[in-house]
Amino acid sequence: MLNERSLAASQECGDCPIRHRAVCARCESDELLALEEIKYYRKYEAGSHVIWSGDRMDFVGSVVSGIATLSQTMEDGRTQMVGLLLPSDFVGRPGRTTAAYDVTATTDLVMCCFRRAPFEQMMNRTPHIAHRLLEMTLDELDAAREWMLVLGRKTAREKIASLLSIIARRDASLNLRTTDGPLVFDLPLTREAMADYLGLTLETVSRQMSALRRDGVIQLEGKRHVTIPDMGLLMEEAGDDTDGGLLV
Amino acid sequence: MLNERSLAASQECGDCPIRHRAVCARCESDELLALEEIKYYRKYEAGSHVIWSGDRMDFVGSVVSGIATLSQTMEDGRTQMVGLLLPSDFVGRPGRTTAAYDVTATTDLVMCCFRRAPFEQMMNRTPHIAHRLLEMTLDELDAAREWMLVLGRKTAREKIASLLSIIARRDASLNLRTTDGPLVFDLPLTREAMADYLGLTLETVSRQMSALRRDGVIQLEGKRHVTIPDMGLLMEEAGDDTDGGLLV
DNA sequence: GGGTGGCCTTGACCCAGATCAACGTAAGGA
DNA sequence: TCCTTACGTTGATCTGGGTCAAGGCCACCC
Repeated sequence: MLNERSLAASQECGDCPIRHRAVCARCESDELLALEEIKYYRKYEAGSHVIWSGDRMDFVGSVVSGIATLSQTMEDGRTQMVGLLLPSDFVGRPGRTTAAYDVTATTDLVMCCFRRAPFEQMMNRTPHIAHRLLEMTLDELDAAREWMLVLGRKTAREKIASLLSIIARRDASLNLRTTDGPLVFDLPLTREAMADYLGLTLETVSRQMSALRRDGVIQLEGKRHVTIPDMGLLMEEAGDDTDGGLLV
Repeated sequence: MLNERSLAASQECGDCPIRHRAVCARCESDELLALEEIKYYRKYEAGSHVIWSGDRMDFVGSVVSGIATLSQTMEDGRTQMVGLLLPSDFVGRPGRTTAAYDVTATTDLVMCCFRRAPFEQMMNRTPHIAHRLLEMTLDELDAAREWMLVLGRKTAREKIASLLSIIARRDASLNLRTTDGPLVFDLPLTREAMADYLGLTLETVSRQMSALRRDGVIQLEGKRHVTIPDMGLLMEEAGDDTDGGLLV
């Protein structure tokens, strides 16, 4: 968890950990100064809700550290996660006053927020921001479409393998590791959250995790600590091309 | 089908049928003139492929008339449609040289194409284009996420009802009809294409269409001509909030 | 210590939708 | 005219994953 000191220390854009990947990645130093005028940090505890679908939303922002989920719920309670927000990901939509999804912190979370109106004005004046936001949105659209294939056509086992490989790759890219050799990471999601992401029940998630462990595709220490001995094997289980490089 | 004459007639952006909704919607007349310099029309026959995933793609463009699908295929042949392209929708991604999806014309199709490099340069000079593209991409991202809920959590019957309601609403908005009173339209998709969109088999699609007809939710003349006597009822079958207005 | 609650696993059973198969209907085309 | 081919419907049967239920593990608190 970030303490007050490290929170204060990251107030300067210059040494912000997501400086090179977030919506501000292309900004010049004068543009960063302008952004610093309208930005503020905000912390959320693990399990708390950042915003509810339908609520008025008068800020947008970037995830600085921690993980959040984006999800939709039907009246009868069925829920589907539609996005996983990792550090540098953007939350909110310029021009929209109402949240379209539930945003929940699954770990302790720090967000770099901008009040919506000033941010929109700044976006109109600053092509570097608008351009980077377009690029990030196109990437998210690709990710959403890749996920549609997972949801629509993959088996439970393939779904689990797909999720694990995505988390493993994102983790590796965030920590600048390569994908050859064993990968080790902690699952940031409960079995229930995994089920919500995959369109499964938590029981099926649990069963398939056990099956992948039994078959040597993954190793588990406790419930969350995962080792992938052979990334190629995992990708095969996911039904993906094995040629996959380091997708960022 | 467009004949040569109507194709020629739509060469002028001024009276283009998608003028107010496409990527050029915000352009001033001088910007349109610049676009006309680099644009060209292209026709595809129903059933033909506009581009294959992985192919080099040196144009981007807008659907002028007709309908195309965006889909992904796994090695073993399972396919999932990830987008439905209607008139005014944009195809291709600036900055990307290789197609990420298969694009197929399901009806006769006319596209307004731009060579990629000049379009990208123009986008960098013309905030009106970049801004409109961002807006359209954000809309597509919302649509993709709404579809993730359909794929992950809805029953076969709800999936069919969801697809019908989306097509009915888009058709109504394109032809400027209201959603009260019965809606009538022609399905632009085969049962197999519907199955690919919904993550079902074509047999299940056929059975559920028959069931919805039996239960009076829809009326069918032939296999493609659909009448929705009560849009509210259809939305209820889709599992959506019934408050739904005219979503564009 | 023992209780409590969150998270996870495993088993038994069931059902929605997949699979396999047969048949219908309509539009070409020779 | 009949043959072929694409598209759609319907029936019979099978099965992957859902549902219901019991119990384990562990952290935390009284």
